[in-house]
Amino acid sequence: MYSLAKKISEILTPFIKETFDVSISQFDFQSTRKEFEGDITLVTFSLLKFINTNPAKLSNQMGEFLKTRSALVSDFNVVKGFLNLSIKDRYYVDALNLISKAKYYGHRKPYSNKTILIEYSSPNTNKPLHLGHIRNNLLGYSVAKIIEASGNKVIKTQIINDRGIHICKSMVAWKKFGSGETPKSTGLKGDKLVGNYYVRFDQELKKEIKILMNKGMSEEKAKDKAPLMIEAQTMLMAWEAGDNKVLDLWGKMNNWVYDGFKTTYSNLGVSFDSNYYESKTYLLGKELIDQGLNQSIFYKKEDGSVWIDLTEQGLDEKLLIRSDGTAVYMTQDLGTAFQRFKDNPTMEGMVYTVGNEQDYHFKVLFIILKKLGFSWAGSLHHLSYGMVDLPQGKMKSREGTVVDADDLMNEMTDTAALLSKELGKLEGMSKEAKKGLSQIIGLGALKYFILKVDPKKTILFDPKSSIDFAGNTGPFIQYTYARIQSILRSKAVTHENHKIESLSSKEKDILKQLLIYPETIQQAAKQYSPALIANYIYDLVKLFNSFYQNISILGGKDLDLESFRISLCNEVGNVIRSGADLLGISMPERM
RNA sequence: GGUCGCGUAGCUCAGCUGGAUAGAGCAUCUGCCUUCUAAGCAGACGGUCAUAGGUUCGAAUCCUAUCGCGAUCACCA
Repeated sequence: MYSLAKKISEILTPFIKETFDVSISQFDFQSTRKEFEGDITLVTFSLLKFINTNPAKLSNQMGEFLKTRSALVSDFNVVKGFLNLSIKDRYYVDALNLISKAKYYGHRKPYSNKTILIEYSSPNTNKPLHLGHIRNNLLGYSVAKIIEASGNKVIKTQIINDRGIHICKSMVAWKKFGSGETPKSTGLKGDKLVGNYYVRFDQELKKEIKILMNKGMSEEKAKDKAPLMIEAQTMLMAWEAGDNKVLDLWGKMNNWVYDGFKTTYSNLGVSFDSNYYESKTYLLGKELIDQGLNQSIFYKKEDGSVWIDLTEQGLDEKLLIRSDGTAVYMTQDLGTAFQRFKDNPTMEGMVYTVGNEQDYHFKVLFIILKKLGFSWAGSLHHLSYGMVDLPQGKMKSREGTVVDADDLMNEMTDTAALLSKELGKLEGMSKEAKKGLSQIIGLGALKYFILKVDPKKTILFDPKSSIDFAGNTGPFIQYTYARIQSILRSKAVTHENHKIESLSSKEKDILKQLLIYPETIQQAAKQYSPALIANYIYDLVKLFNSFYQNISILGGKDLDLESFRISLCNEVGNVIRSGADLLGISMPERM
């Protein structure tokens, strides 16, 4: 549609110049509403600022010109300031011919060395991934794909939170209560095993606190004095001092967790090109802080702590180094950003996929990097997303309402299997094929459900009603795709130029939709929004279904028409698959 | 309290940089499987776009205020 608007603009510009002696190159176009005749509408109200006439008259003049002088426009009608143009069917047929020849229609080839790093997931290593991570992972992965498809190189990465008091808690609990359990000995996934000890630590700690409080200690003091807490803190200090025994245990337990994560990521279908570990970067930021101190960007308080004053920007003062000289979250993020640009010299921008509870943090981080004078500090983006709430409210680990990522994926797969069986879709399939299909459908449902929502909005997720398989859902799209493949299996696709001259309105609607696809990808990349792609595919699928069911697609007596329709079918399939690929959703050949 | 985000049909969500009578799905109801997949299609019902002002030829969309919900304002990450 965009290129069509551009073409018409090009034709109109000289006409306006000649007729009214005014230079205008920007015209307002929109697609014509169904209740009016026409394909594309030029809104002429905005031209009135430049041309002093009545809008209907102006529209008629332009319409007449376009009809007589352009090969594109077959007819026009005017409603007030709306000039509705009917485009010749030939234009759409030619468009399909071009689309059929494009290898990756809609995807822009890498046109520069522009590399963008995108960070997502970034888990802690003391507990398994949950529903919140799923949204993060799906978003990050999809946005990476979309940015890539819009012509850039992308590096997918994560920062793994592998150090700190939380890990030590799991380690202490494992040592004290575990009797040497391993993932192998228990049959548990590594991240689950370590997560269990983290929970165990908390339970045992509560008991100790209760005992201390019964002895008359205040709650606050009891928390500090509880032997388990002291033990965890001692372990953290030993870790920082490089104690070999502690480091060994830390390495061992972290590796269990990484194995567990690997499985989860692989089931979810996401991947990373590189990893950063907090344990390796948390000290890096200090150099930058020293630099900033020299440049008087930061200042030191009497107790030795380092701060930045952002009151000019309407923000607060922010701590960068604790009085004991240790690094905080911000310090580490400064260092990591610096490190990443050092590691990837061609990198021009970075996208952080992190929940919207950290909006403030990233605002501050970006301002500091700018103040430090890095050239790349202007191309940083916080891909902020809303929470995933349950019907009871927020997920809370203390109340055990956290939805585990692995469990959820299994549930989705099971539901898909059950439903497919009920519908008789699995008959005659091998066991492996059944399992594979259920996974594709279950995961497709989950991914689409999450990605179709605007990233910045809170999602309401009801595990009980699970996820629908009808309507605006992943499986509906997969189903349509599978049907298209079924048609194509029985008919060969021809790539010859189609010569037909007239189209049904539904065929034309589908073609219009296909023409918007490249534009949609650009938009989605600009807005970091897979939701745009998701809703686009849904619209296309709906159009196709309606066409499919109400018009006999194939078996027409006109051979050229038949081959045109097969070709249309094929391209719809290609675009659906391509769009789904940008969302990380697999498409089944049959279902 | 300050800052940021959200508020569209009973429910879940679309609605791009302002454009014509506000769009889907679910739920409820009515039709459609001897034609390549009915996880589908066609239709009915359902809205003071939170509220009040403003900007303009024209506002769900932009501005201001108010209300409601959420996040955030740590020597936590």
